[in-house]
Amino acid sequence: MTGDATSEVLASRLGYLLKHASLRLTETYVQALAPFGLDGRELAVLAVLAAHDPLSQLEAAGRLGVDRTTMVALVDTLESKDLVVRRRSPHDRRKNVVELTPTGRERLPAAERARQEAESRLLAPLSPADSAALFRALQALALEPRRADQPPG
Amino acid sequence: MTGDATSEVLASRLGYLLKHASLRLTETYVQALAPFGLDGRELAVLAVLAAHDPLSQLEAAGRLGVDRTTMVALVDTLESKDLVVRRRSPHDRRKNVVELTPTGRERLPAAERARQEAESRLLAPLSPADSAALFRALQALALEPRRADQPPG
DNA sequence: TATTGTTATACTCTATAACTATA
DNA sequence: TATAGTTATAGAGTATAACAATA
Repeated sequence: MTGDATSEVLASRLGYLLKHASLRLTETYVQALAPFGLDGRELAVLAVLAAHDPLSQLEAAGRLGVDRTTMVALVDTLESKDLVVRRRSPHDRRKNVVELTPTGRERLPAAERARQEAESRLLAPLSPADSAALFRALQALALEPRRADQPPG
Repeated sequence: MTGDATSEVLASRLGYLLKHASLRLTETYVQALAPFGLDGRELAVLAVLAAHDPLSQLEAAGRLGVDRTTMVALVDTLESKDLVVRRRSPHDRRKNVVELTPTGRERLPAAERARQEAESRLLAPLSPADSAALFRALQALALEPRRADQPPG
């Protein structure tokens, strides 16, 4: 990102706004989570694992909406930081069960608080009503199942 | 993107929602703009050029929020599709003035309509109030100048 | 045969550094 | 010296294909 004189014709384009809002938030997460040695995606992985206790890599990937090959790299990173461990499932030895380490469990709550506070700072200029509407709208866009192609008309 | 059982702990994370809403929209653009031989970013470039008539590559890059090296590739692509032309500025021969070709000018309105309709379909499940709030909120997040680090307290 | 994890590989998007030409 | 455009290059992030172990 170089210039700052964003054109007015872009302010009404949903794609442009989503992309740049996303970039801005990623910056914010980097700053807020650096003290915890995490980025936003890694923290999301920890949160999902904490919430759904014993998850295989593939199950975690499904929850996170990432490919299983991406999940391998993600778990590699978190394991190298001693925040999660892989162990072979005794019930199905093809599966890796991924769990938080004590260190991971310890670090999670404070990192989540920092993330929450960073989001709140970023949303501070918005009215509470707009803030709530933003979440409702994004949930609809991001989480709703894809609709089939519209019939003409 | 593989699985679909998104975890509830992700539905309240602004970063996750923005990223995945952005991915969803990119998909939508691809479908809607394929008949015009464009993607969303390329259409945004055409729209900015049309709105601000004679722009140098660097000026256009500033408007679009992309690096000048990224702009080179973007203009290369559009020029190969005969949608824009570069010409050396007579006033400052270091600058490339980029303009729409007749073909580019012709194709722009229909492509913009298709984009607008695709966005409307995606936003259809939202109430008009939530839709308006979404744009207000995203404009605040994406376009507002960065604030300096907060003083403690 | 199908599934899980893994590796190798490639593709997209983007940025940094260095070069050319102009100012 | 500084600026505009370009090229080479490298780093994320992600996906596809192929393989090993297991079911």
